Amino acid sequence: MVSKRQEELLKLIVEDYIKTARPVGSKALCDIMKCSSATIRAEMNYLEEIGLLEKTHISSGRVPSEKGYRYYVDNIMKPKELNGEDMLKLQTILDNKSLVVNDIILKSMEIISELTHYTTIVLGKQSSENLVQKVEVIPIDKNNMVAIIVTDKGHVENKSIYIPGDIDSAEIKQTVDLINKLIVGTSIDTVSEVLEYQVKPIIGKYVKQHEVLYNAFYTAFSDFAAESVRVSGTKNILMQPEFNNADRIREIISKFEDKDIVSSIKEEDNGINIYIGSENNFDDDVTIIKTKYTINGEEGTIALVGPKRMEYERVITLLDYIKKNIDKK
Amino acid sequence: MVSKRQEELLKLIVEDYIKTARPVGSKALCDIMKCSSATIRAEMNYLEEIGLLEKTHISSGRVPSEKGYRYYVDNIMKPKELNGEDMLKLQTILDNKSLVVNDIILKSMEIISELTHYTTIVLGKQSSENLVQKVEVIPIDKNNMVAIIVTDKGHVENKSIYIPGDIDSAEIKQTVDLINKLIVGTSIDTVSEVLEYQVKPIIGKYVKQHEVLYNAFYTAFSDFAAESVRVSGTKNILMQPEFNNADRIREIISKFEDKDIVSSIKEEDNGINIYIGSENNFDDDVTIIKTKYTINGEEGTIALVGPKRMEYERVITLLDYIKKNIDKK
DNA sequence: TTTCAGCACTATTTTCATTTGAGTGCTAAA
DNA sequence: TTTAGCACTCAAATGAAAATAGTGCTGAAA
Repeated sequence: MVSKRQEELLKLIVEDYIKTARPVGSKALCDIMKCSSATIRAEMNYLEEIGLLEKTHISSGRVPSEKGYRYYVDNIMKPKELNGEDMLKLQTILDNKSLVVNDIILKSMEIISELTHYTTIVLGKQSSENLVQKVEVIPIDKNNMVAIIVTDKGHVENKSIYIPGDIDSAEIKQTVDLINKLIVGTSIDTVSEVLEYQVKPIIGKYVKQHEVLYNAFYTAFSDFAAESVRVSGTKNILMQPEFNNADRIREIISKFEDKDIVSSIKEEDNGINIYIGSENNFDDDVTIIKTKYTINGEEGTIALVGPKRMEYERVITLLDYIKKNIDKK
Repeated sequence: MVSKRQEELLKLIVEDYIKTARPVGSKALCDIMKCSSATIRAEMNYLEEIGLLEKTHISSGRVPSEKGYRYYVDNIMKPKELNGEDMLKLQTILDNKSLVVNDIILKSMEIISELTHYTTIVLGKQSSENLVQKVEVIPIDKNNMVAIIVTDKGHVENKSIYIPGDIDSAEIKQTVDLINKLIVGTSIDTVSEVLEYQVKPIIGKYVKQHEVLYNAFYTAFSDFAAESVRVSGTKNILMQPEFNNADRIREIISKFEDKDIVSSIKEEDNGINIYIGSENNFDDDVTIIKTKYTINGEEGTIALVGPKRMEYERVITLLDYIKKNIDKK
């Protein structure tokens, strides 16, 4: 069991360490705890025994362990009000009418990255909820055209098509009409099947250039499913003292530049979730706080990557604020 | 004046330093130069006097100075053939039919970044050569629609428009028709004027929602002019031994993350240009090799950022190869 | 005149020992 | 249960010494 006083002590140590990044010694807390350093040491000893604190070496001050942070996050920390300054900066982005939703998310996360000095990640993906609304082809010259696909949620994808030899515009029109007839109303991720089993056989018979046309539409539709990965403020997390050595920085940068690694931090859970150190699969020295968003048939994850001694209270408040604002839209 | 032998010596020193990143001592070159270290030292001394070599401290080996690299690049280095392996890797990207030109450039540069361990940058911009080919609006629901703009070069830009209150589809059609009539054939960078002085006055009179509509199109057109900035393989340049300290790495990363700084490495000259150390405005410790490309009415810059002891011969060959292949398309 | 062996010299890097400082654990008394 | 006091420990800073890798210069040989 953890007594009230021990909890208070843990809170002080965690918060002090978050601020200073230096192991916390017993003397430093005498004033606040209103007792001698020896007493504090005894309590620290206990907290270490049950795994909430650690020493960096035998005679050093204490540092929260992963379990310690976890305890802090689960039992001690209280949600805070968003501070006025942070709110103001975010609100100017969130209110900006001329930005697409997607850009609003991106910009907000950039701001958060600056405010907190952590790195932010936005993973976006067109969800299967998108239904094809309209397919269109616009001729450019005698060998080129642009295919445009619009979904019912207002997402647009386009693809240039190069047709060797002359384009037979009647055939193109025929194909597009067919696609419109068969595919409009289909969800984005079933399109490829419809395209292959219904469209392909028909145009295979009647359309000379069916090979090229089919491929163009096929890739245009698959681009819709593509995931977007945006990392911003990599430099910020590197300013943290825990990353004070060249090799460690290189490692972290490499991870941020690896699309597969970054994509894998996708969140499934709907709340705001915290993964401390080894709890995340990214890096044992960081904490990742993430949450899912769904808007306009597009779903994704926003995440903050910082040192384990993250300003948990503030960050959660910030992320929560953004999430609520996105969900409102 | 620089004698034949001195030039040979400079070449050896530059190339050795490029490979090892260690100051080159006189002994190391005896075998190749077929003379004693004392003789080499005398020559080195001369090369230092005329500013082509430097010492890192009084008793160290020699390192090429900026002027030394410049001399090497201008007078000594010979263009090389592309090596088979490099060519193969690039060719598979360049031949890939399913990629848009833009992606081909991006992918090629990613490959080059990996091959060379330098960082690559692609700056793209829609050029004013693009003429508006077609403007279209696709309705989504009663408050939303998507505006799509296509240029004669096949570039597409789209923008969601939210109209508070009910959309009067007749009015929208009227507006779009007007825009099509007045703007098709105009170049991208004169569009905003036409929009303001010709379109705005007319729709201001007849269209209820003219404010929102005008703004939507206005931003859609200005998005066309937006520059794209892509940096890839930041981690690669950080592996170079010259960036072996945390603060230096942070500085470099910060520069790569700063859009304004990166944009400013835009190239005007049509050839392949080399900016060594203080010759570039990016960072005194790096060399930037860049070249302009123009394709399909889109122009941009591709650039390689590496340490001053760059593998000049190889890099120039690689960049030249890419440039020729892009220009062919 | 050019080359070069030999030597004195020098700055960096590495190693090792010493000191300093911050903090701990334990104990015995309040 | 608390705490003053003390012995102890490790990391970090400081400093001295040795090892290393080079240089510049000189005077003799080619």
